[in-house]
Amino acid sequence: MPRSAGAKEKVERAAIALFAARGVDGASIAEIANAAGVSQGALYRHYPSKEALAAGLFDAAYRRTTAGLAALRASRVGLAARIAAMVAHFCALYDRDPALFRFMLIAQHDILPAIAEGSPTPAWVVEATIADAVAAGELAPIEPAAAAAVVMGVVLQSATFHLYGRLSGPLSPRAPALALAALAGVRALAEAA
Amino acid sequence: MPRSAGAKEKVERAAIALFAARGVDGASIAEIANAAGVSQGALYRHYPSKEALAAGLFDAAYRRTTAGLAALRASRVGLAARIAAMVAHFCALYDRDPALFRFMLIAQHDILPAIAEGSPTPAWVVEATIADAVAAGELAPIEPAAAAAVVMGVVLQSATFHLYGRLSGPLSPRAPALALAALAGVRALAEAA
Amino acid sequence: MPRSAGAKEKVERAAIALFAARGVDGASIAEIANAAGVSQGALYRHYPSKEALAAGLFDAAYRRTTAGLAALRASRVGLAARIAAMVAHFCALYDRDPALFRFMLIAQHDILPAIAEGSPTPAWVVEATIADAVAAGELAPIEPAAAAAVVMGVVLQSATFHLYGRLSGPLSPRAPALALAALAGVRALAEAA
Amino acid sequence: MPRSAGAKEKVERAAIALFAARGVDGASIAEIANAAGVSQGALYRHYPSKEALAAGLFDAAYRRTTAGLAALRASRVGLAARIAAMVAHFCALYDRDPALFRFMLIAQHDILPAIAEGSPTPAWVVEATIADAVAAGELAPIEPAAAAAVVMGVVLQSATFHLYGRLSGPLSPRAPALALAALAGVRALAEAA
DNA sequence: AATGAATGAGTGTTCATTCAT
DNA sequence: GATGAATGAACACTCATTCAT
Repeated sequence: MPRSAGAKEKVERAAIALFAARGVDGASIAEIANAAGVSQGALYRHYPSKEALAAGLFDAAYRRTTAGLAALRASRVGLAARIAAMVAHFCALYDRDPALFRFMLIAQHDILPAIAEGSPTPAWVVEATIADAVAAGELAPIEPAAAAAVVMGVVLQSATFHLYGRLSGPLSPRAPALALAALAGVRALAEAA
Repeated sequence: MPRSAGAKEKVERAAIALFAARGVDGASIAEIANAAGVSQGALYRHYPSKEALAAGLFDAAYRRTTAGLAALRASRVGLAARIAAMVAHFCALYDRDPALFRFMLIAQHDILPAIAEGSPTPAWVVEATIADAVAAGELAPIEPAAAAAVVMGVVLQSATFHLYGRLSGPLSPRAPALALAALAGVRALAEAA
Repeated sequence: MPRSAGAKEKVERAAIALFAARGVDGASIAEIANAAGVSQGALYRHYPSKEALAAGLFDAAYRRTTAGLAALRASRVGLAARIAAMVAHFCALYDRDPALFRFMLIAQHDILPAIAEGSPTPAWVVEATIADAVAAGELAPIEPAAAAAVVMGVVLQSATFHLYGRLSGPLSPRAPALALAALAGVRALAEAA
Repeated sequence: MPRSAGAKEKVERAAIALFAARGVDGASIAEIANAAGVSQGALYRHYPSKEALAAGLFDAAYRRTTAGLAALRASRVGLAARIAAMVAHFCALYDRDPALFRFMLIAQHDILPAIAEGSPTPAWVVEATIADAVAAGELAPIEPAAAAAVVMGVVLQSATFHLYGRLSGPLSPRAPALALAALAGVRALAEAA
């Protein structure tokens, strides 16, 4: 790996930025190669197709997020602490790389169906965390997916509002309040059932 | 090759279905015309471009939703009743036409930036409803957009989970519980601030 | 012929103006119908096709010009008088309807090949006028077409320069001088042979 | 389906031939690519659009012609010698590549308006040559453009007649006589003023 | 290993023409 | 007789992908 050791990384950074800005279909290989400073042909040495590039980037970020959430589930005790940690995790991800976050929000509709159904996802970890709380008697019995939707909705919609300028400033300082909102929402949902 | 009349409506129905299924970029004019049982050229009598078709459909649905929410804001009294009505409204929209809902979730990222910034949106009505409650002393002072994100996140993420098979059955029966969750989330957020 | 008795004429005027401005290929039936204030379908009641419309307009103007020149050839005596009259005739045509003149200059390349080869043309009348002069001993023997090119070149290029703004003011006042130039050119050409 | 190289030159040759035969609007990209033995897409590596292709070809030939005439103006002394050289130059251009000449005659109406107004043109060089002669006292004072129209009309209309079969054989042998005709025309025009 | 010219299928769009009303 | 919606074949152009160098 002598010459452009960072070629692959530069391609990926450029691809995420362009996919986030224009969508996967809207960004062309020529633009990506140009932005990354490599030739179009060189791109195909690392990825067999544009679709594979997008899916690969998505999948990597998805797995990383899933793993991050799973680690929080393992290291924290109790529903409140876990939700607080997970919400803070999402906010930190957003603040660190809003383009990546936007790419994932945009691309999920295209790419999610192509990802293996059984593999764990961020949503799955949140569901499992809810199920843990029900099993531990912390939460009234509830359909885990319904409660997970509340948690993820609170944080993802806040991120979306931020992307569209309805909210400003970094998201992380809002994390504690969002976590309380998510927790309250989940409890209300469980009690209503 | 018979002459078909009333192309516009057939095109719109087909376009929404295909835009929802494949995205705006992913659906071709040929597919839309074919599904509508019309020639490709006929499409251009009613819309000057594919982009204008997508934007027109989006805008119409967006306005209709905005108007529906605004009517609920006007006819209901109190934050709880308004949120309950709005959440139920979203759920009913989803149940009535999931393809349209999916189209709007998908297309917002492409089309929203092209829509006039000042015009009211569903999110704006929800924000105004929050502001009403704060002004009436029903709710601790809070940034309206932050609270609106909680309300919309709860309902839109539930719809998204339904689209991806994590939730099943119609959404409307879930509306009362979702409304309570949203309300509890908003209150928790306001008190945390 | 009750209602829009002038429909055909309005179409023709609009067609000439648009053909002159954008070329035959560049002007669309929709534009012509619009400018004429009739429907597209109505256009086809008078002309079977756009090509036929253009060819018909060209042919009519071509015949009219040919007839005008032929009349001058018949009514004037002597090469000098005939050339003077013909040059003045061209200049008057240009001044009266520059759009028609431009249409003919532009469209000749498309349409001329489609016109019957044997039929008389403006150029043919000028050639015949040269041949008359040679036969009468007014002019040294010369290939009539070569001399006709000089006459027509002088006047048509002046019109072209006017169209492109290199010359200004009406062309008719320049006619006498142009006629002298054409005549001198023809004589020089004949003597050089 | 072999890979062909050096597409640019092959495309240009084919484009000139087809533009000359059918006009810029009448020649399709498919025809040009086919005649050049190249794919349609290959065309767009060298020219951003069909219009740019036509304009580029026209502009190159226009500049070349302008430069050729300017060189003759610089290297010859006296109006007679300069006009003789320029007329011969035009005739040689025609004989060498009648298709290019026809392309330029046809395309000028479409393309000339798009070319920078200030840049020198063949007509401008001829005008300057006339102005030189007036300044040197060789010619009675005259509007240079009017005299330039005579010179260019004589030669361009002869070429046009040749294209339509009214004249035959190479044009170059006719150059001396045409030059005398042009000169006589210019002098007559100047004296008439 | 990298380049970028070339490919060719596919895209959105136009437009002369037809025809039901 | 006039209208204008509908047709469908063409068009210019794009772009993911391949491959000779």
